[in-house]
Amino acid sequence: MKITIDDYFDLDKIIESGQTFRARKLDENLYRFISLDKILYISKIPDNATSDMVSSDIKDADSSNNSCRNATSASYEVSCDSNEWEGYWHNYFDLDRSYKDIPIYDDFTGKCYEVSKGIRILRQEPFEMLISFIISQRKSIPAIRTSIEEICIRFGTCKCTKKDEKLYLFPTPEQFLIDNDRLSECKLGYRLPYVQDAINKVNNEPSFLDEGFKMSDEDLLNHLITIKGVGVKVANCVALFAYNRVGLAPIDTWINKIIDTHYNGLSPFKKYGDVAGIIQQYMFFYALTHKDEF
DNA sequence: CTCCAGGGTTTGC
DNA sequence: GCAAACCATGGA
Repeated sequence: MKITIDDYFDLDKIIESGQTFRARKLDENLYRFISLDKILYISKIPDNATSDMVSSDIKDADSSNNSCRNATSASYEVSCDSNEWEGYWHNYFDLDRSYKDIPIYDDFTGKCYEVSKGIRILRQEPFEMLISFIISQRKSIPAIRTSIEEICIRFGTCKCTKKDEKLYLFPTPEQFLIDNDRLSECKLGYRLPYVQDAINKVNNEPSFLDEGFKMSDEDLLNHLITIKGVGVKVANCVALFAYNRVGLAPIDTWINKIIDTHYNGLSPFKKYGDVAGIIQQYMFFYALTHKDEF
């Protein structure tokens, strides 16, 4: 099925932005996302094959110097049907929010925006985000991916598709209880008891994560921090990437470096108001792709 | 071999 | 209360 997205949307940046660890670029212009029991294959349809209006758009682009109206509109081929796209993935990619209109408050933010625009704040599954960001502490992004993959292989449901021989879903809380000892094979290091505590908490209190959707930002953070191994930073990541609390900005090592080098050691995120989390993600991606500057 | 990683908890003053 | 030490191990 073909869909059209009329906002900044960049699959490469989304996958490399450090908020999702299981999405993959399978081939040039073929991307795979997994969430709950859903698997999405998506690829961009080249601009010169989109519609009848293309020729006039090209004329506009040629004559008007980089300010063509449809610059952000693009079409994509997706593997799901219309119901699943509208009912699930549209919201997953946060497509009701206009990222074209994010206010830019200072020069460095503008610089990050230019590099990072196209990133979306995905609405991912809370349990997967909780476990993933507990694992993330003091680990590199490739190492996080490895641990999560080890977990999925051991505990998750196997889905066989045509494109992939075997693909494992992220396990449900109950699935972790089957053959629970194998959690120690997942390269978690000292985080093993933390992950175990989170699994136990969600199993003993099945509504624990759902309750978060009804809470204020502050209550949600305090709720998540009751889990051992979840501190302020991990709680902020879960709140941002699972509960879409875009006013919250997780402060990690890279953001701290930015605060030191560009903001005199004073966090600028309060002035970014209800889009602080999006700005934060733009800054994080900027830092990842410009490590030599820090 | 060495160094560091999208931090958090525990310990020592 | 607050800074410092400690944590386990994959990647590069």
